[in-house]
Amino acid sequence: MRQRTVFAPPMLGRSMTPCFVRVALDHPLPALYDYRYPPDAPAPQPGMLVRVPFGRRDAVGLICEVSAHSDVPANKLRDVSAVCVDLPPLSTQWLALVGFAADYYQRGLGEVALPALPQALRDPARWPRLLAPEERYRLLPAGRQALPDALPARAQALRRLAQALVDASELDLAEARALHPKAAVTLESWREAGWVEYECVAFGGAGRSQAADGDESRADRARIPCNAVAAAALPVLSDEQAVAVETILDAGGFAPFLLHGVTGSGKTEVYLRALSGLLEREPDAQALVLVPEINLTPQFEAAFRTRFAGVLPDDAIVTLHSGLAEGERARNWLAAHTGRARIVLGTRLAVLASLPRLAMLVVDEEHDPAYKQQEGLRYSARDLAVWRAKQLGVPVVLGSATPSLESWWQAEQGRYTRLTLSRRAIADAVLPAVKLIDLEEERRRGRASFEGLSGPLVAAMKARLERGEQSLVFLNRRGYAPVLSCDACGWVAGCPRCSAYVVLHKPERALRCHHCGWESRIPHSCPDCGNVDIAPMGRGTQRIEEALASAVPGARVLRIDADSTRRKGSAQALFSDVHAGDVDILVGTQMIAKGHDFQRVSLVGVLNADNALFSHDFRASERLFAQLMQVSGRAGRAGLPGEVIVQTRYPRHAIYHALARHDYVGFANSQIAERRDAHLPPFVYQALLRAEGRTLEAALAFLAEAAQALATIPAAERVTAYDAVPLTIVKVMNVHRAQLLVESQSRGALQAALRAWQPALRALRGVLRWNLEVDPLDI
DNA sequence: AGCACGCCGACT
DNA sequence: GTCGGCGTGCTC
Repeated sequence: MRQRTVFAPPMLGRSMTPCFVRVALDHPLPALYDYRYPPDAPAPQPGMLVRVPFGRRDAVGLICEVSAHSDVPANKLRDVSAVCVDLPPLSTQWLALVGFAADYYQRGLGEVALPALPQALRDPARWPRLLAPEERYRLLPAGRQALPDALPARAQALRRLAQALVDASELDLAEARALHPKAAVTLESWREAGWVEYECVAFGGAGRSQAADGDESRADRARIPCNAVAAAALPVLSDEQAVAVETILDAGGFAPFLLHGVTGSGKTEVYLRALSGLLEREPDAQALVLVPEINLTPQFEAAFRTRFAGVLPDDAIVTLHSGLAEGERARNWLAAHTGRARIVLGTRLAVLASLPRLAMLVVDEEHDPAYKQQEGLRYSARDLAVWRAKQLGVPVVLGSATPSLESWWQAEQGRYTRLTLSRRAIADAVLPAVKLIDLEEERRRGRASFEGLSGPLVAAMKARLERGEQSLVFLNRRGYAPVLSCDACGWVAGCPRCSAYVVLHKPERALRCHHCGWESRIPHSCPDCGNVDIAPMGRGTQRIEEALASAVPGARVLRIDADSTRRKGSAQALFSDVHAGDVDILVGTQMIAKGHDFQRVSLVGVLNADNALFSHDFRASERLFAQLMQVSGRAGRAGLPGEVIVQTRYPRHAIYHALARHDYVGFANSQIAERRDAHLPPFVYQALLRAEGRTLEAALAFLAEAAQALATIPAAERVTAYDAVPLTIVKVMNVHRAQLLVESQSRGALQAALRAWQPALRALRGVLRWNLEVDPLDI
């Protein structure tokens, strides 16, 4: 029965207990706002959405508290104008999660909570249609699932799937039963969940178009094969994988795990087994699986759907990421919120999803900087995932071949349990041999090189081409050349709006600023002196793509970077060309380094990685090492012997030595020692105040005032503020940027100081935009 | 953040 | 005489 969503203003002349709600609004001020709650509306509850008048407009708010009193003067109070009753209220646990995030990252509660909801919930006009009638019914009896209406289509699909599984293995039914002793248990949970009938329809077999409800013996007989075949087809776990799965499943309460596994060691299989073990034990449980970027969701989704095909209904696995159309995102969010979605797979924004029965979290590639949101609320999805696990008292698995030093240090201290996968999962697959090419020596000895591709690398690619194997060339710089300059007068093409050079893009015949998107035609001569000998300097992926065509004749070269995948879905299409074997050499940026399991890649070439060695950013070497390990891991995954060739001017640098020995542990421990000596994270906690002004002076002056204000705050005693400095790219879009670093040995002291600082910052005069980032990654 | 109000320059 | 520039102030 559809309930009324919008109700009339409160009836006058009736005396009832007054009722007030404190509401969070998407608004930068940290305060909650009080409203009168109409007495004839459904009972108010924290976690309900309401429509309220706010200033001259209407806004959607989230009820955070319900009270019989309000301190706001009666003449200021206004009435709640509508309540969303179709949506089950957000749980107090979810409210606590966004409350924590708002507190920790120094934002208003509403600024965190409301943007975390899908657009459909933030539009009162759409409230009455949020959930289909059967969905509402599904919610009523303590989470027990009602049967979906659309049985026939689903039944057909399941039937085809089951038949395919049985055909493929030619398993006898009795044999199947013997193979899978757990079938009876699984059947029990299926029956409880109310799925017995359509499983019967699905597995009724030839000659029986439909099994009757409650025909248990037939359901029994019919169901076992699918499960058994699925079980028989599972990969065999290595000892290390088995220990990891068992340890995760044996954990009680809050249990953070650092799953440290070399590339190709089968971390995904550990996730899958842990999740299936969890779902077997707790049929109602939900799990959240985070991946660092959208590109990785399709392959994960496919793996999860295949694995859980006979165990979970199709719609029990959903994805949540910014690439989804708004409607689908709302549907998937609601599936998570109602409990129908059992496995939610998503990027960082999914960490704020409402998951009422969340029982396990997985963060794949936990070291990836993409987990840190870089605008608005600058949260770390990995850190919030750990917080959620702690709040709920459930396990969280952080997986990586190169854990962040923060997580590694937690494991070293025994706060996280370390699980190690030291060997590749496929028989015979060993870690690739790493060869360092000394570019200086190549040059000194006058050895041939081709447009930045050294002789040995070209030779190795030619050998792969002859053997029908694939090569991958990694260069973390897109475009054709990073600089266009004039030999005669020294002119360099720069962005008129940013303090940065513009990048030459040859296919687009344009100069493009990678910071603001400004574009112009490529000049034919130097705008300063008229010289026509202006030349591109340095190399990007486009130039390497061009060079490869002539350096390795006959090779089919494909480039994958942000430019070649700009159109929606094109990344997926390009990657499938690689998997299909239609490509001999793949060249690209870090996009090609992540996650993809290229079966026929046996060579990885790394160009021009040296820049990061001399960065002023103390995290640069950690990031470089992770990237190199990750891209190296693309080689030789399926049993082909893999080789990695790194071109460098500094072959004796410790980072390359560690890479050549695949020695993450040695690298991490030396970095940890350096960080400890230098008082850097994870041994100190940091926050950055950034200011943007029309001039650099204005930005710096604001930060100086801010620092002064901080110095007068008693709570800031144990906090150090450094001098304000301009950002490396000081001007972007004609805005000048500077930042002020504050840090403390104590997370609590830093938090207290930041909280006390906020009002002073808000009170500072000036037409300046500023923001505060807690636990910044880029300094 | 919106969205007002408010007090100073070039125009139908 | 107005249209509109964006400074500053408030939103239960």
